[in-house]
Amino acid sequence: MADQLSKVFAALADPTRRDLVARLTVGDATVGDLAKPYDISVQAISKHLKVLEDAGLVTKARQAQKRPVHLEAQVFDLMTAWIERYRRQAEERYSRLDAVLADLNAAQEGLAS
Amino acid sequence: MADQLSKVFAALADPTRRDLVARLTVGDATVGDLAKPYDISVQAISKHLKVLEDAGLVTKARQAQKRPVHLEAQVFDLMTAWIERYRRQAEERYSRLDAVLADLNAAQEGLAS
DNA sequence: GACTTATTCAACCAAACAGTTGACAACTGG
DNA sequence: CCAGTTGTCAACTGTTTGGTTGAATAAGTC
Repeated sequence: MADQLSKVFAALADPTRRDLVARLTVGDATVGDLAKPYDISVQAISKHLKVLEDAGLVTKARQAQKRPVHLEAQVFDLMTAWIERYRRQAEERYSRLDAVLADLNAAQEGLAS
Repeated sequence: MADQLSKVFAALADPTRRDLVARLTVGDATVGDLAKPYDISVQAISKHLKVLEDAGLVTKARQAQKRPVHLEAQVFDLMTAWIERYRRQAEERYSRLDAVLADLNAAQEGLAS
């Protein structure tokens, strides 16, 4: 079984699932309501929601026959943390590189003058 | 062909590819160097790098027979933008909900006292 | 109890994916 | 020019994925 971070990225790799997440930021919705705009079957949407659920992006409550779907936005933090960690590291490296280049330039300036 | 955002998420859904990205934040590296730590074939790593390249996360230069791989960290911004957009929207909704609940509580307090 | 609504389970299919091995291309250095 | 190094292309394989249809479950309504 894959780790959660992999599942979250994989879940959001599908445009339909990203769209579902986008719509859930507006408010909770039932499986049926969520399925309406698409011309694929309700079962397909149900599967998509299961993927989002397994990734921890979404939870379902029960309310009569309906299962209102709710967005769990905290999981976004997992991704943001991963992205920011490596972005920062990469940027740091570029700053160091900039510093080195600046030094080189300064040294050459010194030679030239 | 899928849109870039889908490709970026899909690319990072694989732990090996996330690991490659992590190592590239430290500095550029050749395909061979990148392949060494894993016990899968060089060809498999080459394929992974192609996926990262198609997603725009990585570029390859040519330098003799070697192809130093370089991380393009700006692409992270695409993801961050998507995530932040919907996170913000979700959080906004929760604040509104909090306000409503606070009002309800206040009203009940009023009744109780 | 029978019917309707809402959702999921199960079996199936085609396409994509992650890996393999083997051959080939491109470039270097003796 | 030949031998070695570095990387990719091609064909094949097993598994995962996104969709389908049809049947099953669960709850509410008449």
